[in-house]
Amino acid sequence: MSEHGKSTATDAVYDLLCRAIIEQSLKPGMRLPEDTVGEQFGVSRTIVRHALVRLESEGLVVSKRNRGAFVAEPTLEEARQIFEVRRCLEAEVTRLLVQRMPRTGFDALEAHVRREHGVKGKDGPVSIRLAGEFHVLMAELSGNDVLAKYVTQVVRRCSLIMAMFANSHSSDCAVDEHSQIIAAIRAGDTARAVALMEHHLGAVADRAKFDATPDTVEAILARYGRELAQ
Amino acid sequence: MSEHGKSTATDAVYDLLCRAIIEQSLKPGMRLPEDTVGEQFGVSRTIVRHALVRLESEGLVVSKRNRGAFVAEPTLEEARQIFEVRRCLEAEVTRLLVQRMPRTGFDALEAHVRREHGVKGKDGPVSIRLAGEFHVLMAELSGNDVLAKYVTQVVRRCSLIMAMFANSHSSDCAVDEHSQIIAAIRAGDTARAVALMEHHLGAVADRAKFDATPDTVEAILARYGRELAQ
DNA sequence: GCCTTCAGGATCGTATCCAATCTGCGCCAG
DNA sequence: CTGGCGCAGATTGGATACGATCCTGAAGGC
Repeated sequence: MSEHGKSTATDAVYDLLCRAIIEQSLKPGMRLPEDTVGEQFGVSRTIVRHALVRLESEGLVVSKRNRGAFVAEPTLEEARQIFEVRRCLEAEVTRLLVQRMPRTGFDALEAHVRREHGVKGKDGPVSIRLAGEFHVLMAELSGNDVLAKYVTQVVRRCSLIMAMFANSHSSDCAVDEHSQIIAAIRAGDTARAVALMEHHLGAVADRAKFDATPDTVEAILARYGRELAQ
Repeated sequence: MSEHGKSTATDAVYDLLCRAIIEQSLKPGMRLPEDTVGEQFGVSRTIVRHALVRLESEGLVVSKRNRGAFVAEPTLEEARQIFEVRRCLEAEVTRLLVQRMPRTGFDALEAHVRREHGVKGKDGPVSIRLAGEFHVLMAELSGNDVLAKYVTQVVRRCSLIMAMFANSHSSDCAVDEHSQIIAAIRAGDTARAVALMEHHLGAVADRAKFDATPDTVEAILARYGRELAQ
């Protein structure tokens, strides 16, 4: 690698793997051999290793000792926990935005909603990514970088969870709910804004869990079968 | 190296660096050259680098390109943000504990408070560590591992912040406030428990900021002077 | 005298190399 | 025919080697 000093190669590999996982190109449980990834991106295993360490620390991949790295397969319990944290964090974001939304904040949010509308009918990956980015954008507008970083991580893991459990991504984040949340924030109605956000996230979580209820034998075997297929 | 297969060497280095930073053996702004750390622990740069990546992703160190890694020096703004997130997360922990405190939870918490009392008058490092561990213990009792992990990270960064700004660590976490929080949780009084927790954290944060107000020239120079001394 | 510039050293970023470990398959005993 | 054992291949874990980049500091020109 090493063509332009823009950024380190590790970051590039990290970003690509991140996107690939979120967009479901890399499915949960899939193996990530270091040299395969490395030669695919034209970098050495060292780079891939570092990227995988970062991804693991964020919970997107798990690595078993001397076995290698795999795309994380959150259990339902983990999913529940992650959604619990997400609801907590995003409620805080909402509260903060009612207090102190930056000048151009509403414009940015509404522009994003329009983009979401634009790809509403289209395929899942872009839609799911945009839906996540809306929440990340909100977090960034809160002015709290730490909070935004955590929201980013949690949203990513939620995308992974949706990839595992939900089957109808097209309706993941109802864009209308996004608009309603914006409206409540603009109106300065904290209680309503937070309630809308929690309902919004609750709806997403319930949808995921609902689709997962088939925890019957065939569902489990199907998942293991998918892992078998590498 | 490589004598006991207990765990990976990376974890060991990570833990040691983590503790060293929290206990202020490694002071904010201090350089962490990979070679130095490596030969100090008897491991190669590879290991150190992985540990540093993890530490950086948790905000305990920052690394500048081709410059190396440094113990993080949170600004007051960052400190404010971190405390904001911490208040949010720990309020959620408190709420969860009122709902579902595990069987032996109160015993564990009270045992910890007793240990805190035991070292109350003693030196800072142990006291500050125990104070942090109390909050981590609460988070772990919440049964939400993701939440507990984030609380752990935030508490660590707060310890670092206290190390920078506060000068009287002995009274960081008033042990009595810990007891009061436990009592409120036991009584099932969510509102009071959350209020106590937020007040508790607010007090800690204010104390830190109050001590930091001398952002005059000499304070800044003192900090740089400390960095100069490596 | 001050600023610019360039050489030196130090440190990081990346690649390559060796050792340890796990997996998979075949072989043999029961 | 079944189940355990052992060897070979593959893959990771860790260490070392080399090139790139950046800071330091001193020498030279304005």
